[in-house]
Amino acid sequence: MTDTPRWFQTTAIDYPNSRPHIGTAFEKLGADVQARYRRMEGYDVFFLMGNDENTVKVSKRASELGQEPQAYCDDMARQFREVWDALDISYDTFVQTSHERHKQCARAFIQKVHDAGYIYKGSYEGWYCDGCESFKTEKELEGGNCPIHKRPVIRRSEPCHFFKLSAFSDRLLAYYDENPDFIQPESRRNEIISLIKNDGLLDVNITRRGEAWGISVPFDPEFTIWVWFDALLTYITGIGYGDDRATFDKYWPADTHFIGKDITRFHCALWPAMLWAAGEQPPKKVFGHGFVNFEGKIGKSRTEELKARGLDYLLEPMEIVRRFSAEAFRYYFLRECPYPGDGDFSPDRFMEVYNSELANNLGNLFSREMTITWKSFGGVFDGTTGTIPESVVPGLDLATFVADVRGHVEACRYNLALQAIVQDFLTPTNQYLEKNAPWKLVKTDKAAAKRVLFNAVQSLRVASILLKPFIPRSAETIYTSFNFPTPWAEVKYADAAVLKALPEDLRITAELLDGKPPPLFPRIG
RNA sequence: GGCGGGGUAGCUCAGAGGUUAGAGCAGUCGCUUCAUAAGCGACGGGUCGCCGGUUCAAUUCCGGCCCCCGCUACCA
Repeated sequence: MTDTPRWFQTTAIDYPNSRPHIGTAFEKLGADVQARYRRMEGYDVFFLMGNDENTVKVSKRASELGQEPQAYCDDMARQFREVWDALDISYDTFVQTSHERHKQCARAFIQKVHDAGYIYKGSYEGWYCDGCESFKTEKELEGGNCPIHKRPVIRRSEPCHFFKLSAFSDRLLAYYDENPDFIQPESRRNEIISLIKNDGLLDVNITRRGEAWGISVPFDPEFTIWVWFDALLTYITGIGYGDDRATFDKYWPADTHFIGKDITRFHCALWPAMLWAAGEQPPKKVFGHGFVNFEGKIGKSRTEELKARGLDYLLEPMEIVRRFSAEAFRYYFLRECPYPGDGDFSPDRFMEVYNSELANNLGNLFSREMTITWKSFGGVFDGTTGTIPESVVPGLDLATFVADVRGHVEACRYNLALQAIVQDFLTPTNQYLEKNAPWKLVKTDKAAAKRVLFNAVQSLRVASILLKPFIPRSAETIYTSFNFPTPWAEVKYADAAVLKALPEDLRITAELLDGKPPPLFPRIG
């Protein structure tokens, strides 16, 4: 019996006090590509997402709207999932931290950390605003005043429970040292290391007092669990921590936590320490992706400007999907924004990338190959059973090329993976057609023309396999337009690395209208 | 302030001590018509942020300066 490798990954869980935007979507997309790729490669994948609901902001937002916090959270969760579904994000579970199961498991965890002696009672002193009824950080203050109520804050201390984060400094540094890939990309890793080395880690207050909304602390019910301590636990409560040890043991430790670069500290320092304190293993990798700006920056004036230009719909993911497609949305961000770094979204660029690469390059290549094949050969390559296709890209070693793309995908360099597929493979295929002109050749040497098309169709097969994690629907449409022997659900990257003979004559299996397929990516603009 | 990253063609970026500094996109001009007015080919003379230094030679090495960005503990 063979052991299927498993792959457990998560995205950050989102605050549901506003709808998801293109930035939050960017994170899910990058994670989704990885999940889809790993599934293709035979991993037993579990992909966890969720919403972070036990925060004061959420209960405030709910009361502003005259709703109960729970009803508000459930509705927002529905809205988030609607967006993720529209974008074809292939998550396996969606955790809401306000749900009882999560709360029970979180309590079990904090109790364990407490029993292990890593939580102690103390008092937190800070700047308190009476209006907000909450503490303010130094950074938030504006000349000693509360930024919301514009009046002085007061020094106040109140009892709380601390987590002994400081006890884990050396162990964390050792872990980073022994696991150089733990924090990706490297720039984030360097930041965290220098942070711990230079400033050290302080114990952290992990409770809040007198909040009605949140998870009560089992050993001191007057308190609730601070949102971050609670939120991070989603990653384990979602796979059975606390009530399903078998499932938990199957998937933990996580292979990758996909997060925004701004919250690496919580994931790279606090989170492993929490797990150690509870006797569990730390995650294997944390990937801090970049941000997406809108035409350089985003701001209120920008929103107004976009409205004036009639483009404000581009701020709403659902609208982009509705007007174009999920595939167009996915492709733009994955192609144009480097996942490890920051990217930019602009309407002009969106159309350029879409038209140039999806419509003109890939879509048109598909279209022209289908049409000539249909016109000249009735969609069937007679007598090609057992024929091994020839390479159409001069100087390209297919196995090496696929290995390069694979390397980019595994390192989350999605933009480079797509760049390679388009520039090093699809464009040369168009050049091959141009050079051999089967539409002319068919008049003089039909067999030769057939051979050229037969070879070129292999590029569609290879490209669709490589593109499967990125644009799953279009890739499937391309692949299943022919009778390639391996079922779509079973294709692997390795299948793209070789040109093999077919067990039967290659032919078009797609439904055509007037000998043409409907445009895969209709041009826009 | 400290630590880190960066300033290269209109845009996004790659690059390396040394013949004419590269790619994609956009733009211009041809060819073509199988195809989604798609495809293919040609055309880029850009002080490689500024000022010095090392060197036979620097955009690539060193120093200084200017500008941008990230982190600097509880905000996505």
